[in-house]
Amino acid sequence: MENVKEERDTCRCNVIHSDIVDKVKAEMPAEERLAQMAELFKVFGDFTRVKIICALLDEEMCVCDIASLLDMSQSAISHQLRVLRHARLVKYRREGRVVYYSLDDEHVKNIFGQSLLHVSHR
Amino acid sequence: MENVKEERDTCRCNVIHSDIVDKVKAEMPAEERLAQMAELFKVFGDFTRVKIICALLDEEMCVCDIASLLDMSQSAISHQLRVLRHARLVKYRREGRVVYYSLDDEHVKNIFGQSLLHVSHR
DNA sequence: TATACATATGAATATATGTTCATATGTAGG
DNA sequence: CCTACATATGAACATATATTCATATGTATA
Repeated sequence: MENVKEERDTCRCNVIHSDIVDKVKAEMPAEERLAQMAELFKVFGDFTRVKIICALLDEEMCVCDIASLLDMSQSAISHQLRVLRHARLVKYRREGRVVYYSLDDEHVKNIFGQSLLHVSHR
Repeated sequence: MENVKEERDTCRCNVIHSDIVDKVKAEMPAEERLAQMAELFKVFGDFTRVKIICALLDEEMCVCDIASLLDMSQSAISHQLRVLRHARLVKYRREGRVVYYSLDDEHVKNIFGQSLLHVSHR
């Protein structure tokens, strides 16, 4: 039968389909990859950062441009750009006093495209 | 010139490329869409939920299966499944006492595929 | 070198969120 | 009906995180 009693600390259910569990466990990506994916989505999962990324999909922009576009403080934008920088999603170049940011990733466009489709699709 | 002084509450910078800002503003998706995207990514942006979704990419599973797979409490899994339910990312069917969950979305596979590529790619 | 300006950053605060614990709900079987 | 079991849920707690405020850093220019 497929109902096998397993002794685990956390789950004392009797109805465990251990064959399914084992199969899925074998096919799942490595824990580290999954953790990295969660981190990536966490970076995407903020309204301000979504707007910044969408803006940078089209154009390179300086910090002030972005602050103006989103009607937010320079400080708030700068903090968020640091998050995006640390996630290596944006790159920047300095031109005098002005720092220009742009996207540094090939996959972001696809991911955001799919996501836009998703939220538009209902 | 492109340096135009704009009076805004939040940004008092002098170097605003207002042509760029206007262009990007015109091309950006609607605020509501961007907010929905952020919400979607927020749901994806948790290690536990990433693991649940990845598991359900392959197989339909009951709550207990998932708890066993992730070695977490039934309660924790149930709470997270509720989040996924409210985001309409999973559907469920009841069979006696057991509730089986599966993915309820076409785009998730693509988004997760791209993201896995992304994190594997460096 | 003194000032102005664009950006970065540390600390503080407020808010959001994930897990645990206890318990409720719903269903099958004796 | 009473028990067992799978799942759901509310409250509490701990932790993470986004913005603000004040200030530091770095660069150009008078």
